[in-house]
Amino acid sequence: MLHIQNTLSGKKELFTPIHPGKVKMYVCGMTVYDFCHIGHARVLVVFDVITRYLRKVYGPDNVTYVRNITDIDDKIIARAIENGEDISTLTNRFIEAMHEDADALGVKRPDMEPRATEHMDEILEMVQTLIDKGLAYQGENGDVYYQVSQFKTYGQLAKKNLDELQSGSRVEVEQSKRDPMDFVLWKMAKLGEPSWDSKWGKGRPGWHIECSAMSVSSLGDHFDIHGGGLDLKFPHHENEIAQSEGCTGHKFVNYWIHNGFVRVDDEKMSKSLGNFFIIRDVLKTYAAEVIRYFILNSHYMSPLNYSDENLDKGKASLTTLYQALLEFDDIDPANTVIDEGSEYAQRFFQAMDDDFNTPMAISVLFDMSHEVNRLKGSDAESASLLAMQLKKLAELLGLLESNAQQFLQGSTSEGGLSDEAINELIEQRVAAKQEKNWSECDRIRDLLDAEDILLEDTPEGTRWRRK
RNA sequence: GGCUGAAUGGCAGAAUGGCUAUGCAGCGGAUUGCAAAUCCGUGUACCUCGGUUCGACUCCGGGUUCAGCCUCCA
Repeated sequence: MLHIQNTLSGKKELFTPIHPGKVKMYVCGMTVYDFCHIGHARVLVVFDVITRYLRKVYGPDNVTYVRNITDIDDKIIARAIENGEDISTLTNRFIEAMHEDADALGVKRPDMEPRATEHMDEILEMVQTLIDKGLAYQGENGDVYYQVSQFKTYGQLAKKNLDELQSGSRVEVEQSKRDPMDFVLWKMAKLGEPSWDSKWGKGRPGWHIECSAMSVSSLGDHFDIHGGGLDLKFPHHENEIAQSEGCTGHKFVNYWIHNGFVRVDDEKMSKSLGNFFIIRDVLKTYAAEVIRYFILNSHYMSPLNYSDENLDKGKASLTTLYQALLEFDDIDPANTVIDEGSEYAQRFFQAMDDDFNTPMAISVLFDMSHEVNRLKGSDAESASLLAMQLKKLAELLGLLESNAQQFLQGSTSEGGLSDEAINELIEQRVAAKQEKNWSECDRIRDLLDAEDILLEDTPEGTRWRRK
């Protein structure tokens, strides 16, 4: 029985879909004006795993996963001007980059990927409804604002009341607002800015309304799960609730899931602090799967400290797992089904059922790998079967999907030895070995070691891998 | 200032009112021409002070420290 830590209630709750057997989930995606960093990678990977598991539990076709793209906002406009480039050229470029990064990380595409600019009608309709209901007003500057004080449960998600929020407010108060906490629904366009026609004047949507419009239009006005990074909890998600529930008059989302931050030196990784690492840069040094392992080796809510040391450890851990799979590369796990009754599968599911406890699920994978290694010597058939089970369970986390040999051998780095050169040296060493010329053997090993190539002599011959 | 959430062994990171997390690194052994890999074994924890309890790292309260939110951010 799946339990989810619900940010709305602050409690771990039994997950029950609104429509039995069907799950609808919306996750706030990227604002596309720059490359994705490791913080974005965490959202992508975490919700990819959540989706994989939901599909496992409810069936692949019974889960609808929507992840939006914000392709119009102040930062995008500013960046386009800065680059002297068209807005859509800019956003399309970074949408493509985001897809490349996500693909590299083994993140499956969501079922729907709505864009803000393609949902203007729904956005305008929502703004109008909010005005009609007395929840929104047009200020003197023309902008349309949501009147927060009119929504009595405002602050329910962030667990704050309006008084607390106002007393701590550091925001420069816009004169046209009736209350400092009111937020923009529709923003008047300045000269030269992209705009859409509306009865309030040419303008563009505020940041929060688009997500209300996109989620409601793709999943309906009441759905199961809404997710995103912790930094979106307030004000973004709080405002989404105010907008959506303000429009419909009923509950918007049952379960809110927020993933924790990635930190650098115990500080939040963020664009504003400038301490962020771009996914594609990290991929130059570490395999994508190492990043994925690093992310999943801690619970999605915990803070995650980014460092080379931690990525190195992830690489070492994955190496251990792949060593166990090394002899089974030629077996296709696609023909295998998870043995649901096995103790390992039970423990794995139990971990995942408990609010997607991926670190614990991973610990089961290690137990399995040890068992595989033990069986290798005594019962090759059982070893092979268990290895396939290991791959099948790991697949739910998007791990161990690579070819073991390829993972361990990695790829030739610039100026490094080619696979052919390595194999040639190994052959020379094998010849020396037959003559029991140990000093020559060691010379070749040391030579390769200097190139970060590690040799392993096994009864079946010499294997190698890159450090 | 208000609010939220953390504090676990050398490092990373889980669970749990009494019993081994797991991984990386370390140490001992098996194995090996030497290694590596693997297997077996092993040490080091639960921020602090009180309370509840037969028993608390685990529950409750105070304190300390850290992070985050209250402003754009996944």
